[in-house]
Amino acid sequence: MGEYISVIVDLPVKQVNKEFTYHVPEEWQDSVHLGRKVIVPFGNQKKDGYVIAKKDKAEVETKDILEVADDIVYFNQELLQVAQWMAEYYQCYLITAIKAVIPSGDLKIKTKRVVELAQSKSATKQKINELKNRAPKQAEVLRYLVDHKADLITTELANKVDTSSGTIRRLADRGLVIYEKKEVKRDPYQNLDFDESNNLDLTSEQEQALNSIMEAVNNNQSQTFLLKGVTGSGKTEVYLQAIDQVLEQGQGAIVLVPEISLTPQTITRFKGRFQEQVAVLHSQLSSGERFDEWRRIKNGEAKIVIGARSAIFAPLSDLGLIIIDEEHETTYKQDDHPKYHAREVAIYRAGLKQAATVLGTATPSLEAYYRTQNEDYQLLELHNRIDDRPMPEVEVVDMREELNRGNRTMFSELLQEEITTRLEEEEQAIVFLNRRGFSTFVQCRKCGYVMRCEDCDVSLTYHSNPPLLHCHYCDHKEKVPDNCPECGSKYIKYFGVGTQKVEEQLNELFPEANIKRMDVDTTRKKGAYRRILSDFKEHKIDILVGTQMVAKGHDFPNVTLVGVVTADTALNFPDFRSSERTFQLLTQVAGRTGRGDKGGEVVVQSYTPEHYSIQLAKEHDYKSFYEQEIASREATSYPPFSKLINFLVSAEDEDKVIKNAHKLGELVRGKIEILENNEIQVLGPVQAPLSKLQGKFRWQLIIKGQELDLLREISDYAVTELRDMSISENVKVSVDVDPLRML
DNA sequence: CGGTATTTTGGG
DNA sequence: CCAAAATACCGA
Repeated sequence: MGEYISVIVDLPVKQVNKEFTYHVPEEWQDSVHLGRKVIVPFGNQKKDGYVIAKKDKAEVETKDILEVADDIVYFNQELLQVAQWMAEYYQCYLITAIKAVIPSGDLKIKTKRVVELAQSKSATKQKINELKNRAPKQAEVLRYLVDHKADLITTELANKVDTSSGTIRRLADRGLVIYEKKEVKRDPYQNLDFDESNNLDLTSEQEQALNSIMEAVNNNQSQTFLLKGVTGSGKTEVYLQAIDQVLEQGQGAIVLVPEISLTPQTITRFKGRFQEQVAVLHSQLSSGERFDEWRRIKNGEAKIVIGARSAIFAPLSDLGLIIIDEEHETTYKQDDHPKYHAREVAIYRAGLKQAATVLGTATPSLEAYYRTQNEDYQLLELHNRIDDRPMPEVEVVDMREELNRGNRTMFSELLQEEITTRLEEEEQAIVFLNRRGFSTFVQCRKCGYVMRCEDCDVSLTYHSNPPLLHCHYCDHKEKVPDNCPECGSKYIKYFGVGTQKVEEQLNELFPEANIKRMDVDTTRKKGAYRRILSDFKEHKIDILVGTQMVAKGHDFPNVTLVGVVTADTALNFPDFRSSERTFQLLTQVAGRTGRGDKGGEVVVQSYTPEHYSIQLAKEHDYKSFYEQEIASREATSYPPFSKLINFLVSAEDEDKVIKNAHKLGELVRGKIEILENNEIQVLGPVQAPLSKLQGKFRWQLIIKGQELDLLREISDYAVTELRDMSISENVKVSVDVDPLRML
């Protein structure tokens, strides 16, 4: 068996998106199998390829493979199936899906040279006596090696016995010691200490949830659970104890968390409970570190994987449980191809292995909660916070009234009062605003001209330190002009509020308070993020101002106030999910307070306080929010009542983009007509909400329908046809199945 | 993608 | 009519 192999060639092109058969010369037939990387002749070039099957005979004339690329087994049957599923579901080439599944970057095993005794200890002891007088240093080195089970590199050993590497070299020449290459694993957390922790007592709700999950695990059912628990209700403890039991059965678990929650705090919690059985995978690791963690998982040293989105592809051999924390987070959707959603991949993979999946969140995505209603998922609820702490009191302030009463600042009277009280009581506050920078746009008061990014067509944000205009989409920076580029007037004014301005104004209002800002700008440096959080925890900071970053997952018992400067920012996005986003964000931010025994309060400022996502977030009423929102989705037949595919057409030439977008629309509509389907809707083509990004113009087209298979057929047809047309050269058409953000 | 075979174009 | 340039095709 196995003279021939099926290979997927590393060339992301439609015509090459299929299996190619190669012959394997005798000498490699044992080592070349599924998941190996080979170098093959392709056309008149050499290409990398991945083996996806072995076969006895070839239906076509074959060539020999040229080489075996390395000795890494990149994937097994299970992960290949995951890749194949992704390629089909998300409409990408198999090679693209495979490359998302396997580790990338510099895959080198790191070694160090260690010195070992060449002979037995007793033989060496004799030599020590012989050498003692003639070469005392050499004798000392040998003595050290006899006494210690040393695993030292040459220079370290030399230092230990206070000599130079020459001494050791001489010993090697005499054949008394040997150098050996020894593999080392790069451990990103080797300098951190983890206090061991044990299982905590569970509340009866936690107990029930755990039991349900374990029942599925024990029966090898690929059940998906939605663990809906308010912030601070102890979801993590349920995860930990479920994993504990999964381990006892000899199985492994994957825990996905949003990148932003992958803080030392989270890792400590898991490492504290399971020590070196935990592998961590995230984007901050070097490719070498990631590769070593990947290998620890693959060879069974680590049975628990905690990581961001792509950790769903961890090569665990016996997967029993997948946990997706903060299930509603949009970071679980990959931005580039394959544009997969980790939740969907997880459920597919769990299905292959009869593993259970737990989706944890305080604010389920509409899709997930909907699936509990038709009993696709099983709902597990934690209604109470640990120690029965009450939910924080939320006050919504109508900023229009504030203005009517003559308050022209960005802080309502209530928020100012509350902050004052906190400072007096020596408690802490978080002030949240979903925009960084100082002012969100810069405008000429005479002609109304707004400063925009030349490459992205979005307004530039003014940052005060240093005073520059930033584009938040392409990172372009420029100086603030003295005169309006349009009319030449010098009446340039800054509008809109960003975190820098909030920080500045708070400093003016509360000069005695220690105020810090946490956003992308202040956490760019390595370790800055952790420092700010630990300073805040130790109360070296009274008020923490920040973006999204302050909203996620942290636990600060002394924070008794959260202020939301404007709740409307997300609400005004042109996206059918804007209400959902707003509700989730407000609930998450509110959850940062009232985690200690002093209770907590939230002040939400808004210009549309009557909006249901704000009102129901105030009431902590997810159920009502869900009912209202799901009704609106049903009325407009948006997901979960339909499926969407979004096409993004982009190019540097605006005319071309428009022409192609319209052509795409024609092709799509034509195909729908041929299919005689009157249910599928075509939205667009229209200019994309971000109409120009990094120098490329963008148009989009959405198709909406019940049957994803039909939508894919249409998409496949239209994209293929368009690509074959000469008008589409230098034009990119990107297909997004189940798009999350329509920007 | 990158080469090679095939077709188109336009200058003299 | 020819050769350069644009285009189509193919890979095991």
